[in-house]
Amino acid sequence: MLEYSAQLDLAFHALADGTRRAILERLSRGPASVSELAKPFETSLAAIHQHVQVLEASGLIATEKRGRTRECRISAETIMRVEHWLNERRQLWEQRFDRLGKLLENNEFQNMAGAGGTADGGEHR
Amino acid sequence: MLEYSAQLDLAFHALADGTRRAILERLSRGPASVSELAKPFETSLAAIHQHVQVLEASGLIATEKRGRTRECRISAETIMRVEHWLNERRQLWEQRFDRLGKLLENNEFQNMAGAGGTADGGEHR
DNA sequence: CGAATACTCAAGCATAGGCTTAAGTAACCG
DNA sequence: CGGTTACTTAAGCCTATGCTTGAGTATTCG
Repeated sequence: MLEYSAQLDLAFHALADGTRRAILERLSRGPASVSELAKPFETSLAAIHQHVQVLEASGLIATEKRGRTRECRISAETIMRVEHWLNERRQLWEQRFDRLGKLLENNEFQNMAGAGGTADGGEHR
Repeated sequence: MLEYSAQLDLAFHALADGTRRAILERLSRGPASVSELAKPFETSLAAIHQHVQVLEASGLIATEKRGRTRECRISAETIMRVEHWLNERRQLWEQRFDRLGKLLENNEFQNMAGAGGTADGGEHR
C-alpha cells in the first residue's frame, strides 16, 4: 500500500485538472463508460482514457471491464481522505484563529483604559 | 478575478506536492518567515521560496514583507473553497449511493419470494 | 465470417514543474 | 560604512504531463 503522503500527491494531482474534475462531476451522478465520459470534450478518446487512468491510479475512481466497454464509477474512500486532510489543517488553523481572537478581545479590554494598540496580536513564533 | 475552475486548478496543484503540504501544516500552527519554513527541509532556500510563491498564487497562503523578512500565513478562503467542491461531489455521490441502497433493499424484499437476482442494481444510464 | 465499436498501447512532441547554482538587492547590526 | 542576513531573480537542467496520431486487440452485430 502506498504511503499516505504519496496517496495525497496522486489524489491532489488528479484533482488539479479541469477535465478530470469534470469527469468526476459526471461520475458523481452515476457510472459511465470511457466513451460516454469523452463525449462532452473535444479531445481524443485516447486522452480521456489517460485521464481515466490517472483518476484510477489516484483511487478517486474505480473501473471494471465489461465486454468491450469499461465502466467507471466514483470511489468514496480517497475523496474522503482528501477532505479529511483539508479539514484537519483548517481546524488547526481555526483553533489558532479563535485563540487569537480571544487574545485580541482581551487586548481591547486592556486598551479601553489606554491608547490605541497594534493591529497585530504579536504572538508570532 | 480568476474563474472558479482556474482557482481550483491552482489550489489542487499547490496541494499536490508533499513539501508544500508540509509548509501548510507548519503555517496552520502559526505564521512564519520563508527561512523558518525552509529549516525542516534539505532543499535550497530558493526552492522553498518558489513553493511559497506557488502557494501564494493559489490563494492558500498570504504573505507580507516586513523589513527584510517575509511573513507567511494561512489564508482560509481558498482551503474552504476546495473543501466545498469536494463536499459537493461527495454529497452527490452519497445521495446516489443512498438511492441505490434503497433500490437494492427493495430488490431484496422482492427477491425473497423469487430466485437469486443480479448483484448489480442495474439502473445504469 | 466480416465490419463496426470501444477501448488500449506506443511513440513523439511541446510545455510545465521542481531543483540547483550563481548572482543580485534590501534591511539590519556594530 | 561594511558585513551579515534574508530573501529574490535568473538561467539551466532534467523529468513529468497532456495531447496527438497511428496502430493494435477484443467484442458485438448482421
